[in-house]
Amino acid sequence: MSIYTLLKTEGIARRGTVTTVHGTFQTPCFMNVGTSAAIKGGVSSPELADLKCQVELCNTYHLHLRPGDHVIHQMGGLHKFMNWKRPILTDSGGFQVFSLAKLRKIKEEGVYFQSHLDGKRIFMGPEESIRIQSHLASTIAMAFDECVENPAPYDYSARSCERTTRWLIRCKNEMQRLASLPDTINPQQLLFGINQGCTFEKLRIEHMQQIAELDLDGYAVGGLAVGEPTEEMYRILDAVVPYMPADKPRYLMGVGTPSNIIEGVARGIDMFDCVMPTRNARHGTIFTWEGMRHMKNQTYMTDPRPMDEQCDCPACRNFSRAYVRHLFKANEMLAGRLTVIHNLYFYNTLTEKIREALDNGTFAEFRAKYSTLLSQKAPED
RNA sequence: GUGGGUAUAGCGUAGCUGGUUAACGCGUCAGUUUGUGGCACUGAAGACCGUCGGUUCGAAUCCGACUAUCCACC
Repeated sequence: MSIYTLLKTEGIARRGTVTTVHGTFQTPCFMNVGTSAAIKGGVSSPELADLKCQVELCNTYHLHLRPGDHVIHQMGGLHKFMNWKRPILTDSGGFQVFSLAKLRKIKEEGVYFQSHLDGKRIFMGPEESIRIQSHLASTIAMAFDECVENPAPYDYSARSCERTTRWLIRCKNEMQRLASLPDTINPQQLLFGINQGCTFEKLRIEHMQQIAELDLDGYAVGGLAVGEPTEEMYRILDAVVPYMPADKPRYLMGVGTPSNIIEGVARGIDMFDCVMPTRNARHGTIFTWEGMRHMKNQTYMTDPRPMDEQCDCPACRNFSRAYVRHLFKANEMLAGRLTVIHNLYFYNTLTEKIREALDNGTFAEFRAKYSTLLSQKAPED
């Protein structure tokens, strides 16, 4: 039985829901990234709920290294640990192994690498990743995949895809084995498979067809937004999404800008996640309904208006641009906290408005109005 | 009043045994950020080196006077 319910479509874009043991969330959905079981910038779980966050994302690799998945298992799982009752998706660690671990060796059994924290030698394969995620007891576990760098040769990409498929089967088997064990916190943990294939449409489609046969709970497109031009990412989505099971949620990993999200929805994607709203916020850039703003700019020194005049997030309701700019200049931690609060609220509101547009059959207008505007610099007046 | 020190970008400083485009931090401005090691990274603008004069082929650099400022002493 599928966890996905399709409510409405407009062209290829889909409006739906995903039902889990931790509640139902509405799609299209943006998942808020809390890598180490915390939103960077200092936003706690109860506050996150107030920012319209539906799903929080945590990371297998980081939590395995610190504090250790056994600690979180002992503490009753991630939901109890960070006091978040809604769905949690855990990334498998596949991406981190390839993006930040040193001296990695990829073998059939898995990946040998060194911890970025202390250089300790670590092995992670499909079974290890699933076991860790089972300890974390997230709502949705991601398969352990190889995220091939871009650009990559066709032959390597093809062999990597085949290995990722074999790893996926092992992930599924391990998940089934763990579900029957008595100390498994969430026996109904869901498993999403990840499509790879670099920028080769043929590989992407073949790989998608193979993993679709495994009848997983959902499917993700990985390995995009890793340096390729945006148009290339859209081209791959156009090619591969038609081969993603229509009765399962579709997740575009690590994407992206507000514009990327609107364009992803237009291409049939249901779920997104990205560090951009939080990372940019910490660096002083905010997203608004007029475009992006650099809050450190002197132009805001005596600007009494809220960061975004069309926003009713807790930061915009209470504080001026002048105050936020001052906090950045004074290196106060409240600066990053307020901009993170705003940006997450903005992203969650963006996907909410996308859902409303789909409900009303006005998504095409919404896309035309905002797709380019939101990723541009806001006009100053 | 006497003795001594210091005067270099908006601010704080380096350079001062004389030698082509005067360096650095903060600040300012612009850009970057896409399954988060990093409140980060990349770059740009901005000073005729207190004023006047002297020595020299050549002075931020040596000498003198003046002005400002700081310290100590009376």
